[in-house]
Amino acid sequence: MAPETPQIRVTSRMKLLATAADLFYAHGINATGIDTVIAQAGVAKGSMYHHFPSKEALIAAYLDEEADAWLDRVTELDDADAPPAVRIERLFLAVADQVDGGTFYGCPFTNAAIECPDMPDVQAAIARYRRVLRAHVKEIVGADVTDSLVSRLIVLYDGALTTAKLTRDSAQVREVAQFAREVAAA
Amino acid sequence: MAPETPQIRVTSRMKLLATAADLFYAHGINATGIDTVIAQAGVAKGSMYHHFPSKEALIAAYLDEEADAWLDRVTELDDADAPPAVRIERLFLAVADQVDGGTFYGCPFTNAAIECPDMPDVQAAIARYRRVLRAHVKEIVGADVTDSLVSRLIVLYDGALTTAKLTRDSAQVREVAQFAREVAAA
DNA sequence: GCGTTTCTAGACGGATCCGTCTAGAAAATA
DNA sequence: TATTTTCTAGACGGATCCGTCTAGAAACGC
Repeated sequence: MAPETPQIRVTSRMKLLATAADLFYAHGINATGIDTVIAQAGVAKGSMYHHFPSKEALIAAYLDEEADAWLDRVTELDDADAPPAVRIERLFLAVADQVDGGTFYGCPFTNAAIECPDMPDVQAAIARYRRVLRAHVKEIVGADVTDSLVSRLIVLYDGALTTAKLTRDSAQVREVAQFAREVAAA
Repeated sequence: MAPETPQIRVTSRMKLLATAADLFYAHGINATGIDTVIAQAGVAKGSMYHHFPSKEALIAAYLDEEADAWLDRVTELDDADAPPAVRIERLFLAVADQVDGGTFYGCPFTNAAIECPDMPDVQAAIARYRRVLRAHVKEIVGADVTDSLVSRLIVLYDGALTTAKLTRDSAQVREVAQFAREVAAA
């Protein structure tokens, strides 16, 4: 009946989401149990299942929030006045920076795609993110550019993420950024 | 004392590995329990733990076998007389074919890297495969070619696998194959 | 202060996980 | 055939998983 949820509930929900994000991303989704999430969040189990009907719902919400945070971050780092190739390069360099920061555990969305292949809500959240990612790249290179170039840049981005995950070597990621810059400039 | 293991043991071990490969790859490593593997393989649990001291050892052995099978397949598909760019393209097209065959569930090694981040033996098997992969690419483009090109092709390969996993659209994989061909030819 | 509503704390169930262990069958050797 | 060795069948333990449920505390309106 109230137009907005009471604040205490929002807090619980936010604590759950923030804790889930930390644990799911750093230790893996399947390796993180609901009991661990609620314990670290300091929230009752009943509340958890009040806000999220299942673990799958919590995962999907975590991914949606991760997608929002990602878009905010790359938008903040972006400089709309710079040439497209530079903007693309910067997108990749953000990954390298995260590797350097020691907080990179792979792309949350490809991780989830592999860890939760049988969760429709999770797959839907991944698909939503992929559309946002593609739209962002397309917006950088320009709406008049072929979809083929956008696809190639996304392939490079996925490859950069795999490189980052498997090597944790930011120098290699920066080489991919240079590669992407060349492709975007051509 | 015998120079070779009795055949019945080899059979059990092979059945375990073949079954593990099927289940781990199609349904995921964490989603597949040891009990399921031994039931489908028709092997006693004690035998399983005779051949493999732990699930981690079984996973690592599965990955090593997968790496051998992969190298055999791409070597068979390869034509050493063809130009490097064509050979590279064919490597990528093999992925597209597997997508078309409906038996592609992602790269077994990146899947394992995400599913088993805390298993040293598994990570070692992944690293072994990555070295073989890189050596194969380098052998195609020629030992005199820069490592930078090899790295770029591997990034493309990883990107193609992610595309294949998330879209299951072989047409997109074929576009990446074309992309890789151009990069290899330049 | 009182009654109503909402949330919390955590026990519990049923299932599954990995790995061990015992008991008995099968195979090998003589 | 008798003995020794090796493997199998599957029960079992302890831990963890997700989700439900009950009982009681806290917040709210009056």
